[in-house]
Amino acid sequence: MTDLRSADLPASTTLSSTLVARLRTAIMNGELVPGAKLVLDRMRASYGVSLSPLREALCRLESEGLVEIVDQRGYRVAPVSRDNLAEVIRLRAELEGLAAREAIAHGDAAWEGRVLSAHHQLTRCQRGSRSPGEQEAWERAHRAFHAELISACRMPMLQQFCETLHDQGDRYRRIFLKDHTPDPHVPAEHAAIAQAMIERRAEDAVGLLRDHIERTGRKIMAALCP
Amino acid sequence: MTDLRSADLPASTTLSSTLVARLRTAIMNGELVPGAKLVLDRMRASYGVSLSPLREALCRLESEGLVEIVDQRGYRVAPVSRDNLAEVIRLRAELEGLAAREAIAHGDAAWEGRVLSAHHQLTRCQRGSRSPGEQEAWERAHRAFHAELISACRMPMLQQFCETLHDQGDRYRRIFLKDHTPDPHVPAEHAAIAQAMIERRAEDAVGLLRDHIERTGRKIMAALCP
DNA sequence: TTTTTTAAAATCATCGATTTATTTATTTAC
DNA sequence: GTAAATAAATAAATCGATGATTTTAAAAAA
Repeated sequence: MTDLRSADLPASTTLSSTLVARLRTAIMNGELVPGAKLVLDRMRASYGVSLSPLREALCRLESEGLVEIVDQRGYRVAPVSRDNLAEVIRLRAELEGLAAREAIAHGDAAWEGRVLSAHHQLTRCQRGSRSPGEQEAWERAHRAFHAELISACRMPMLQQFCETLHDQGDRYRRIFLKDHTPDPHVPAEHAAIAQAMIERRAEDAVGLLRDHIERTGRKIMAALCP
Repeated sequence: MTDLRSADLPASTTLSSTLVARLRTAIMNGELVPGAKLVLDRMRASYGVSLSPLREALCRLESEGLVEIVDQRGYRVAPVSRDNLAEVIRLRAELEGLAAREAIAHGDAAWEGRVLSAHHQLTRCQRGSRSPGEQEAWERAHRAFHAELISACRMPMLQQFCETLHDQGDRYRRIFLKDHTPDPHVPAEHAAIAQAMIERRAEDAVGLLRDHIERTGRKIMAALCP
């Protein structure tokens, strides 16, 4: 899956890939609201592209669970629901836990360094959304941090699953916690997780990670439900 | 994700979806060999379709992990490797185990009935590939059986993950165990798993399922490696 | 011989137009 | 008044052609 977020080479960028990035951002931020119908002709006009790259982009976003496609009946932004959020949280806790355990088992000193670095960069970002730019920088650093934690697990498919689940959860957070003040516990949780990972305290790390995922998940759930 | 394998309504079938089914079968059977380049123009000719549905089909197959896409550089059948097989087996064991546990917790009598029925139908299929048709019938029943075991887990994304992983593993089996005699232990394992699931013996069921997945996985690994 | 440059061929990406299917609106029968 | 049938409008699916990029093959330079 091509991913413009990972800061790899700008590379030869295809129109579809650019679109994937733009649409993903729009969906994750709730600008394209959950459940909204995505009429191809209208999008073609508003994004100034033809149908082919648009279809391709939407197809890729379907595999990330951000878009739903029904044959001959079109596209819509993936809807949100209590059940879906619950599953995302549950699966994230399980799969990131598994991945973290493997990363601790296989990670080397370079990995420790990357975790440390990613955590440091995260602490340098301001969470309280001053400017949208700063908020976006925090989101990027946050994503990178969580990805780095499991980057040494040697299970690329599992990493992919985790990334997908993380994105899904993030969408809920961005939509339903949009104007909440930043959770004050989060920075300490991140620090504790990073610390435990680097010190190879597997049980601690997995426990802390699970708690972090489940606690933040419950906050979103509380905002979503009633 | 549209799926022609589930025997739902023939429905209004789009060309892309038909192609997905055809290509998936071809890839899973090894007719399209792992790593092979999929040149659009050539495929367009041999399948008698235009580029649009072809691209779309390949895009969908990428999300199933059966095709690899690189921007501006084309499509290829997903390669196989020892590491990938190991990850597929490991993840299948973990995720199907989790799903089975949930299914046992949530399943009702109707689910028990479906499991029983799926298992019965599986026993009615001949494994020793007499005709390709009979072999294909067994494959279908086998897939349906494993899907039914976890159908009550109330976690659609997890079910999707499991289906993808099952397909991936099946491809290895079909390719590398093509001319092996059917594994004689498998029918008893299936029976034991179904029995334990229905009787709600969670630990037994998950253990048996894991063993089944890992044991058959090792057989494939042995054929793949040296 | 090996490497670099250049040119040609192959192949992918994108477009605009056409065909097909679905949805909505309208009519007709009961 | 409701329900089935039909017609019009909307939107998706597909096609064939055109424009970019990459790969290859060949030629030139080191």
